Amino acid sequence: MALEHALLIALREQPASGLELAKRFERSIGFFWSATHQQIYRVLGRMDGDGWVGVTEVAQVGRPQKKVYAVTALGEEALADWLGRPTHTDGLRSELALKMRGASFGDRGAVLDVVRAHLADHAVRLDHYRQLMLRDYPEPAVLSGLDLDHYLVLRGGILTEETWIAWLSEYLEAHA
Amino acid sequence: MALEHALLIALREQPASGLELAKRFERSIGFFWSATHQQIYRVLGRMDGDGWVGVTEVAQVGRPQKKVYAVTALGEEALADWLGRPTHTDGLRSELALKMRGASFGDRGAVLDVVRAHLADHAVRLDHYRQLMLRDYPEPAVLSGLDLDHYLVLRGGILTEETWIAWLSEYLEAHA
DNA sequence: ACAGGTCTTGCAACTCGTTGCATAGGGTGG
DNA sequence: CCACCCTATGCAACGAGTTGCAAGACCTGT
Repeated sequence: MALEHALLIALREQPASGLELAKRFERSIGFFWSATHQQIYRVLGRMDGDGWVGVTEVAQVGRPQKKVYAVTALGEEALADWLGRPTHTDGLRSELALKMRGASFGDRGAVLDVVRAHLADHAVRLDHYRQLMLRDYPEPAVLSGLDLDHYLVLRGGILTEETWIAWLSEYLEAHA
Repeated sequence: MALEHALLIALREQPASGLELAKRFERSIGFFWSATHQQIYRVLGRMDGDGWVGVTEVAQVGRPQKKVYAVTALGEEALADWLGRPTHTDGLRSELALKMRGASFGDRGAVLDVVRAHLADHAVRLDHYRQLMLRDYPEPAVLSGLDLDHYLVLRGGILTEETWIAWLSEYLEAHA
């Protein structure tokens, strides 16, 4: 029940069409909340019906018309309300952890290969996040408001990736 | 599509009934793969239909009869096959990260309270995991096979909770 | 003019998981 | 004996999210 609020946040940062939102979700926001364009369209439709967002049809040169969504006063209220409500702490829900736990019941070498692939993937992500950090927030001490929050969430991404790398490395070493 | 394999792993460790599995999922396995008893019953039924598990009705004293499930040769094969298949790296999907990012659009104090609640929650979990560690794996160096894997996954839980605590503390300090 | 590409929006069908309720056996207390 | 609670299994309805496909607008190349 949070995609609607993810969209509200994205639209308050910058009004956008469904496809533009989908692209943005592949980048920054999608690092911790992914969504396909179909899901986004469906939820935008519902939010429009609920009066949380308003639509403006915008003509483009050399492209089909698009529908740009913007948050209404009602949507702002819904978002502010949601932000202050307590949330359940979410577990890990990791398929890889499952495989690591059950490795004894299959070919251990194959599982180690899967772990190595994830390790490489997390290294790539970490590198990506660090580049974003250097590019967008070279001086974190001066940040405030929206920028500070974006920086801190990116920090979380970096910490998370570092933890994955430490964990998977430990697993591989223990089974070396 | 992984609950079936989580159940296969749990049942290979120890055959059990649906409700017993649900209880086990609330404990160790459920730390990184949760499931309600209804979902477990449904999937067990499907796995039975697919011939991955076999059922034995077991009478109990002072309690209703239960159905104990055990993995068949076909199920063992399906599990071994799944273990070696590559997996997509899963993102965070964190509602809290969303709230941290969007805190500017609501009452920041309220969001900080939500963050503090999560911080306390993660501290409790970390403490719990550390106690399990002390109780079950006082000497990690001697472990191997299934025990080693269980230890390493628990290590992952500890590393994850420590990361959450570090991240949320950093967030709170930055907004102090 | 027409074929192919891509941008934009959207529908339909499916899987996964949750919530609420139902049923049935068995125990305990009034 | 009846009300109530616990164990154990299960159904039905719903919500969230994915996958596959389609349709219309607009461009480019032949």
